[in-house]
Amino acid sequence: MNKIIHLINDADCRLFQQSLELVGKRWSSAILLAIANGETRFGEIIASVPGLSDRLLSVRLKELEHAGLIERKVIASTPVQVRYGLTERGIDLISSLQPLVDYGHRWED
Amino acid sequence: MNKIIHLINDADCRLFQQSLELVGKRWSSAILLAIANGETRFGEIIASVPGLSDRLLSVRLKELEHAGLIERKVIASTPVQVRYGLTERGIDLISSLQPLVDYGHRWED
DNA sequence: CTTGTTCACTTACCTATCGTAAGTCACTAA
DNA sequence: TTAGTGACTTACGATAGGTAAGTGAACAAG
Repeated sequence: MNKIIHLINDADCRLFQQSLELVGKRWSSAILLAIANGETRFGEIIASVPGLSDRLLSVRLKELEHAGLIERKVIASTPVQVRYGLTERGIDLISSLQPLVDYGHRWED
Repeated sequence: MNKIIHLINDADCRLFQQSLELVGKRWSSAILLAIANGETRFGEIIASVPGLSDRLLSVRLKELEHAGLIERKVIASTPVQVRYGLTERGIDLISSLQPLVDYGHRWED
């Protein structure tokens, strides 16, 4: 049998699970994707991710910021604006998700 | 700005979210990974995924089977054995997760 | 024939997370 | 003074997850 993914040790497994449980939490990657596509404001992100509530967006943005995937910038306008942007790490993560988009296309209903 | 992932329309977005919400559910991909690595029995999978409980494994195996990612085979031995294997679709999905493993390596603490 | 063991699950129960709806706060425009 | 905007926060019922114990079939040991 030839292995599909090579993870010989426990450390690799934990690493994999960590990556996945961050991005795998509901809405996390959809939010990253929205930001990557240029929807950088709170209201814009909500509008572009169908089904996402403001409460969960608020929670996820904090998690993603804490994980070092996004950056929060406050713009002193009236009303005050907040813009979110991907960090280098966030860009790398979402790039790593591209094959999953392709998978979705290959197997759509 | 050059886009990282190209999803122009809503259909693509929904497709992406579908793929991710399946694999993103807690333990789902760890289970797929364990099966891919040759841990094909109920007890083996539990042993190889630290933190996973038998209740959740049972629930997830049903979901994954229903989604067409794994197959269940009962072997009439004593005590009875059940072996799980990846379908073609399951293999494709887990292959699509490889870049995420690499990402984990690039950014480990 | 009774007790123990293995395997693959279920059931019961409690806690954590989620979703919906409403409220907050600072500021401005009418 | 009332209304509106943007970015949240709070309250609360519903759903998902974690822990522990139980089930049932088949055999083996004593």
